Amino acid sequence: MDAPTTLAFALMGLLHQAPASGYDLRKFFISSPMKSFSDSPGAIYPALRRLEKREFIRSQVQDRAGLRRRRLFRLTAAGQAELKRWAALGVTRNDVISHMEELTLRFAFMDQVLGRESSASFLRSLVSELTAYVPTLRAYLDAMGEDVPLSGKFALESGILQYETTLQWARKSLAVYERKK
Amino acid sequence: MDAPTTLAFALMGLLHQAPASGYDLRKFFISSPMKSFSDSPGAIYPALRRLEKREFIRSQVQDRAGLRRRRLFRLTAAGQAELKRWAALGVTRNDVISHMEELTLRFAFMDQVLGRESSASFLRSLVSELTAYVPTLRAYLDAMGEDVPLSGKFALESGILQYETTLQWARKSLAVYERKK
DNA sequence: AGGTTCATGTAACCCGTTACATGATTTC
DNA sequence: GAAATCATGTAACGGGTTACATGAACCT
Repeated sequence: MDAPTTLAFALMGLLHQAPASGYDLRKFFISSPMKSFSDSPGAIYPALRRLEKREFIRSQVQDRAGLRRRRLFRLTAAGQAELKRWAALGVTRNDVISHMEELTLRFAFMDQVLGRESSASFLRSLVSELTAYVPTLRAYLDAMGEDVPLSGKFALESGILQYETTLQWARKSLAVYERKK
Repeated sequence: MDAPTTLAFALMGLLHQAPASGYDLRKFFISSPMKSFSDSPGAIYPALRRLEKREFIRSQVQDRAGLRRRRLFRLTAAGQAELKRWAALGVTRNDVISHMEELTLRFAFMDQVLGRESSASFLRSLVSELTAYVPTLRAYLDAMGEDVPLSGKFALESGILQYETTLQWARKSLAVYERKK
């Protein structure tokens, strides 16, 4: 049985905060900066059903007087455990290269799911991974020959700048966590 | 007939620069910062065959004396046209929200595929789209209540900072293009 | 009566991931 | 002769995208 998808974890993370219907969840995605995780019913409803089949969430139909009936989902204990397992995963090089969005999502829920100490240590891992990775990108950029077109170099530079921004952000945020302790 | 995938355009963009085998392309992905577009043969070889079926690329088997035989791919005229069509697409809000990586890829090839003036006008579009979008994110962050956990706010802030970095990068790069004119 | 929002789905299609498979050639 | 690299594939699986479909309730 392989792990749920990023979208599924996004759903579980939201259900961890409060029970909700598929429609609620979709509305939240659309109206929030989490739109990038899909706003389409063809993704959300099947994902919810899969999660229910695996008993990470449970649902009950609500017949509210005068209102439309809707199916309300809530996270189960098993779902919470799965969410914790996911949130506690380490920060790998591969995550940084190919799954930065998922890392950010994990972090977004971390305070609630695992507590602030975990968030701080997540940031420490991220800082150390980025500190190691960014120079290799810089080296690659510096090694690019004259034949590489300007837009190619600029494109790489934009990626590097984004990583450097993330690194600075992580250090600053970490400092906030450490001050609060 | 729908458009090729991002990976397919990455392959076409590389083939635009020089003919190459599947193995070459894969090696390049692995050894360059473009690793995020997939490094797996199970994605690359089928993608190449699909492109060939649509006649965007053409291949011939090379029997090199003493060396292993390999299949060399090159871009066709139709492929170049398709690459140009893709590169010339506008910058939409949705691109900025959900397909930033593809935008960067388009830009990376743009100097060669469409010329520097196109790169400059791409950057202008990007600047205008980001200038409009970033404040809505800021507003969302500012409107977040006390109940939202710290890591949630920080996560959003990291996204905003990345967009702001990209905006500054775009402005600076645009200035370089305009100085060169 | 008609349009909009609420609310939940289904089905076809495509493609990326993962894992496996094969054989030739170079290297030690 | 064994291991690593070159080089190209195939097959199962899962899930996201797009588009379509349905019906209730609310608003005007």
